[in-house]
Amino acid sequence: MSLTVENSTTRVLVAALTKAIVEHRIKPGEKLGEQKLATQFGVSRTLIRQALFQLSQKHLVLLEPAKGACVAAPSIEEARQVFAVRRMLETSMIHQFVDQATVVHFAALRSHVKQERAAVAVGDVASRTELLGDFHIFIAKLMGNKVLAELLKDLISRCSLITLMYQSTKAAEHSVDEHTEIIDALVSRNRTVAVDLMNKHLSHVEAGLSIFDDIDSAGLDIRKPKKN
Amino acid sequence: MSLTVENSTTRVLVAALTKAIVEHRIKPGEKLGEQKLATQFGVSRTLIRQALFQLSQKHLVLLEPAKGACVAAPSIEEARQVFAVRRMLETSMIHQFVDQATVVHFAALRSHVKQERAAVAVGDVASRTELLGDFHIFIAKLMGNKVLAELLKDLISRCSLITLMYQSTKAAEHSVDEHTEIIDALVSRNRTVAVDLMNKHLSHVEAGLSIFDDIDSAGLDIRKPKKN
DNA sequence: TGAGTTGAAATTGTATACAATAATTTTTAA
DNA sequence: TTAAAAATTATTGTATACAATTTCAACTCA
Repeated sequence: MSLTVENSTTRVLVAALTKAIVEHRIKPGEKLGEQKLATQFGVSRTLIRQALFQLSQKHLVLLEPAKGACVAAPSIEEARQVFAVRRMLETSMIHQFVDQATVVHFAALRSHVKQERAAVAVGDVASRTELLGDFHIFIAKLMGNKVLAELLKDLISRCSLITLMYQSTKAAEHSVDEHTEIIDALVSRNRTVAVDLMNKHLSHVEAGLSIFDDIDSAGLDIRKPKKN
Repeated sequence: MSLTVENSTTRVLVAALTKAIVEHRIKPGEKLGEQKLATQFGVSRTLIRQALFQLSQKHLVLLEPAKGACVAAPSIEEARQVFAVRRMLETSMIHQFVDQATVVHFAALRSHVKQERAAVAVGDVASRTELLGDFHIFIAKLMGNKVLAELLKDLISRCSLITLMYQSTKAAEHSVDEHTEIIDALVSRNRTVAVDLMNKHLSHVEAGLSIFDDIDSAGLDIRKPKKN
């Protein structure tokens, strides 16, 4: 089974590896030898190195000098810090968005949530995780702040590994419901409630991961994801 | 005049180029040919390419596919968005830090501000800009959130170009004073004042740049930095 | 047995060579 | 003289070759 690729740009490699990592086909902690990947993808090590570097910037792989790359195994502590930052950013974001949002925005957000619900129903874990994250990025974009949107994208992708590993379908469903509630609060221009809901929402997502606190501390957990 | 370097790792190249860009020895918009840099630094294009890619991640150079690299010319609009994000992050940060901070932290912060004042007095624009930024990163570190600290570092370095180009010594002095005021508010555990001061401080720094609003919109401004 | 050492194999780091693409200049025709 | 086209030059993209480092295993000696 060769993973040969039609358009051999680095971007394609990054996408392919991201997918493989995120779909858990390559496990956290696993070594990513350059030559091995190069032959698998049918490209030179040059491109693989570029891709691995980009993935390390996305915190999906750990790149140690003279040691090579391996799939990142983010600790719960790191996830907690990321969520702390997200709370800082996103509560402020909602706080401001309550005033800026228009009916067009509301429609777009509702349409997005509809997609989320469909993905959750189908049971496609990878795309549902993506869509659930996109909701937050979407709001940032609606606010017209590209820097914020990019940043949020990074933060969210950074924890996609953990989220994908440990988020149950039930938790995903809960997220969709909470997204809906947030939109409702926005529509009724209730700033206090909207901010509070976003805060709680992020806490819930984070709480769904904290279960594994003690076990996972080594940061190299190989267990299968929660049964969906 | 050769820019030969003793230890030819990518990190050194990034540092050297960052310094050159940030010190305005290479102007915004200027082309960065790979071969030219390679011979200048006495290394191969391979390393130069790596360095340029990393610099593009730091938003210090713009990397266009098949076109090459040039020094970034961040627009005021971009700077404004970065400052909006910083306000979101840093007001929350201070809000929380008021409770967590210890006397040890206060001492460390005061010591840092002392360094800032010295750098401003000496008139070293590059290192004063670095120190002024480090104040904010320092607080993030004191809070024990590495993710936040890293993020803030990126955001701050992202605008270092603009800051360096357009921040006057007077504005720098003002920043040092405001840092002091923020510490004072922290020491007296006055959360409202501390958050407000941080907010105002960021606004002041941003305002110092907005002067060039209309003129700079093209994003390829070649004017000399403000006289210091 | 087992800790330390040496040497071979594998892997990463760097340089160079070649291919593809963009920029520039020259040529040609209206 | 100008504009379009073609050829030339320069620059970026990719692959490969070589150097340096690490890893791992076999071996030595207490």
